[in-house]
Amino acid sequence: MLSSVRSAVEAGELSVPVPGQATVERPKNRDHGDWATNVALQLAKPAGMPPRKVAEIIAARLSEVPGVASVDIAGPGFLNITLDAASQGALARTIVEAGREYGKNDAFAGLKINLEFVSANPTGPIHIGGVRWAAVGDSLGRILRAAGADVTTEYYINDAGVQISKFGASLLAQAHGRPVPEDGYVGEYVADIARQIVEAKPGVLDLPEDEQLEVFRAEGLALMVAEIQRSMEEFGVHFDVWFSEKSLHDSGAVEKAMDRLREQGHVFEQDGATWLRTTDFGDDKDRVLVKADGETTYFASDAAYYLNKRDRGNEVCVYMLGADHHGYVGRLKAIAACAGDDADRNIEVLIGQFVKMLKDGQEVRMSKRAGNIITIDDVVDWIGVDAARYALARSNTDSTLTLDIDVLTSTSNDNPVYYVQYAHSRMSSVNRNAAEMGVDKGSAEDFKPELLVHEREGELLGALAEFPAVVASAAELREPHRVARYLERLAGTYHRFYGDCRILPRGDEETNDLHRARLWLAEATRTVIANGLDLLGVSAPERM
RNA sequence: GCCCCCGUAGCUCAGCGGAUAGAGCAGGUGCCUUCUAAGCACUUGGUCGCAGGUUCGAGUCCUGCCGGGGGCACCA
Repeated sequence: MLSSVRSAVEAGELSVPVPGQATVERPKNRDHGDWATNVALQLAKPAGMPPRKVAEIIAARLSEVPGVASVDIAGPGFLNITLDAASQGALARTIVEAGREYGKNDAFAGLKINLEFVSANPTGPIHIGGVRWAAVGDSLGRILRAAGADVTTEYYINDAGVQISKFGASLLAQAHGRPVPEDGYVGEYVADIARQIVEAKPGVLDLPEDEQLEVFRAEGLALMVAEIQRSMEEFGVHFDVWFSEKSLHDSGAVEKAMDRLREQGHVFEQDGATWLRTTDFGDDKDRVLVKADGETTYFASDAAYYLNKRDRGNEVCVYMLGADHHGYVGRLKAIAACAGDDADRNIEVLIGQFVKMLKDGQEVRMSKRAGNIITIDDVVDWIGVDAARYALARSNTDSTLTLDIDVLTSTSNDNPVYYVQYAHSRMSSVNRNAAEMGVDKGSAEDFKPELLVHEREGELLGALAEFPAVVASAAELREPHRVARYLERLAGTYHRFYGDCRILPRGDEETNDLHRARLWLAEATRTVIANGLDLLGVSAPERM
């Protein structure tokens, strides 16, 4: 497209600098061709010519390009490009031959990215808010890998703070049947874990009180982490690294991190505490690293953790946090800047809004005390992993998401995941029937793409062509929901194709080239749907 | 008071400055003797919160206001 602009410029027909890039996109309306571009509109002003005049010049060049059937000028100066059937249809072969690779790109080739998400405190099961990040974060990891990045997914275990001690004390109280301490943890799971500890360590209640507390703290932590790991794996979410906050203290990494920040000149003492001057880099107030009582803060761990990630060679450190952590963005960015890093490139903080639950038309206010906490396991029990992941990953995390428990638990058919999976399983069924009938799509040499001239076939080919761009933009914008929305569009296009275009021969009908060409097209579609669902961590069933 | 996110159909949500604003669910009407009806076709439903501005062009960008959510610790 740009080369057409360039040749027009070189021929002296246009006097404008050739733009570095131009948008060519699939028009919403099929009447506007297979592809459309607005370059003429953008070049009109610099060229000092009416947009339609510019469009005419580019159109003349563009229509000479091989594979282009026609170029029409529409509206104020849009160029609507129509491809000939053969070059458009050839995409089916490209996709089938690429298989699992179709859709991948190398936009982030060689880039080492650390992706931290969920990281919920190991003092209770993962609740609905964490589930959203589990689905979106895991999917983002898959998408970034598809874009060529070297991704490490990571869960930060907050096992050093006072909340773990409180958790241990709560377990101990529970084991003795005593009332839970102030600000302690309550709920059935606390009793469960306390019971497990007593069973595993029969003599524990006979130990001195302080030793008992230590056992319940350590064992409770281990059991809770194991529980979270099990939930995550069952949810299809894999973390490459489970990183212990405590290890940063034990290894002296926290001390070292503060030394490094001090060398950079951003550490100061005031009122008996040690501070990091984060306000130098846009934070709204300076942050305490070491309190006046000598205790290091959680913020100090954050700094050490960030530097640890960078020391492991991560070029980009992505943090996926809930809306309640939005105040952290400034200070996390400031840590990077204080360490001499590029806060715009080396650290990225994605803030996701909450998930709101509805029951009987009323918002459910979750409270651990009331025991109405909704966990990841609950959601999976209700609708299964596929439907849960899909429902959580198909919308933008900038918006609060409302899930109706009554809908989730009763009818599950309203989840669009089934619409997408059904397209895949329908094609799988066609494949089974074809095999049974002895019908084969034939060799690549015998594939006749020029036969795919039906309107539905054209729409389907157009949709398939979009996939790589969708994956690339989802990776670049860190927005997995784009893949889900694309799959819904593709599945719809496939279902309409399926309704209007018979794929296999009927009855005694002889297998012809069109049957075979359609098998190529359908197999290409099945491939893209499978690849897309995989990016979301959702299965592509052969039967439903 | 300051900061971040959101406000689009009855509900849940898409819409990276482009053409007539879309999907699913819900409502209505048709379509299974031949590849899966978890599907397809048609249909009802909109002052894109309000008001200005930028632009050839604004749901999309800017400003203000209204409404909702979240955050502003020597807590973790």
